[in-house]
Amino acid sequence: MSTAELDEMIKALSHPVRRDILNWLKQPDIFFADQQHSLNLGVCAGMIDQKTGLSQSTVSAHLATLQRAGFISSKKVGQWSFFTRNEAVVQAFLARLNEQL
Amino acid sequence: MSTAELDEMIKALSHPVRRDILNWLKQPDIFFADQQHSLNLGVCAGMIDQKTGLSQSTVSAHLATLQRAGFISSKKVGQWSFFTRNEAVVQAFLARLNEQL
DNA sequence: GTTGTATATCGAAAATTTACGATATATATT
DNA sequence: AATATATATCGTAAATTTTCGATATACAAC
Repeated sequence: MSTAELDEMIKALSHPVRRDILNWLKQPDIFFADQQHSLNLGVCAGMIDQKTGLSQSTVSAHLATLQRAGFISSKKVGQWSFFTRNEAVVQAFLARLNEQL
Repeated sequence: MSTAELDEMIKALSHPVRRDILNWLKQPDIFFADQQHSLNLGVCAGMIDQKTGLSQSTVSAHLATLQRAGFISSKKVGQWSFFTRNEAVVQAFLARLNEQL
C-alpha cells in the first residue's frame, strides 16, 4: 500500500456517511434485513440510498469513492449493483495506520 | 471519545502535511536535530514551518487543527511555542478505529 | 521605548468536496 | 418496440478546506 493509496483511503474515511456505509456493510443481515435479493451477493445500491437519506447520485458517488479506495467491491447482476465490504483491505489499512501513524 | 470527536480526528489526519507533522513529532531527535532549544520542551513552531515549506500562517493553522483534534499539545515558553505529540491520544484513536471501523 | 523575533489571527483567493437534479446507460417487463 | 427500474455520469451550485500575505500580539534585546 503506497503513500498515495493510504492518502486516498484516509480521505475516503473522512466523510461520516462513507464510514456509516462501511459499517452497515459489515453486518448486512442486521442493517439490510429488508432487502429483497439475497444478501449473499451483497447489498444493492438502492438500499444504501434509502438508509442515508441522500440523493441517489450522491450516494453513487460515495460508493465510487469507497470503491476507488479499495474498501468495497461491486458486482453487477442484472440491473442491480451489489456492494460488499473488503474486510482484508480494511484490516490492511488499520495495520498500516498502526505502524505509520 | 464521542463520534464527533472521532470525526474531528479523522478529518485532522486527512491532510498529508498534518500526518507528516505528527510523524516528525514522533521522533523529534531525528527530524529536528538542528533545533537550538532543548527538545525536552517539544518542537518549536518555526522548525515545523521550515520542514513543510509552507507559509508560517498555514502551518500555524495545521498545528491548530491537530491540537483541536487532541493529537498534539503546545506549551508557550517565552516567544516560542513548543509542540509535542500526545501518544496516548494517538493510541486511543487507533484503538477506537480498530473497533469502530 | 524602539527594534527584532516568534507565533497567532484575519481576510480573501483558490482548490477541493459535497450535494443535487437531469440525463445517460443498461437491463427487465409488457 | 415501448415502458419501467436501477445505477452511473454530467453539469453545476453550495459548502468546506487550504493557502497566502498582512496584521496583531507577545516577548526579548538593545
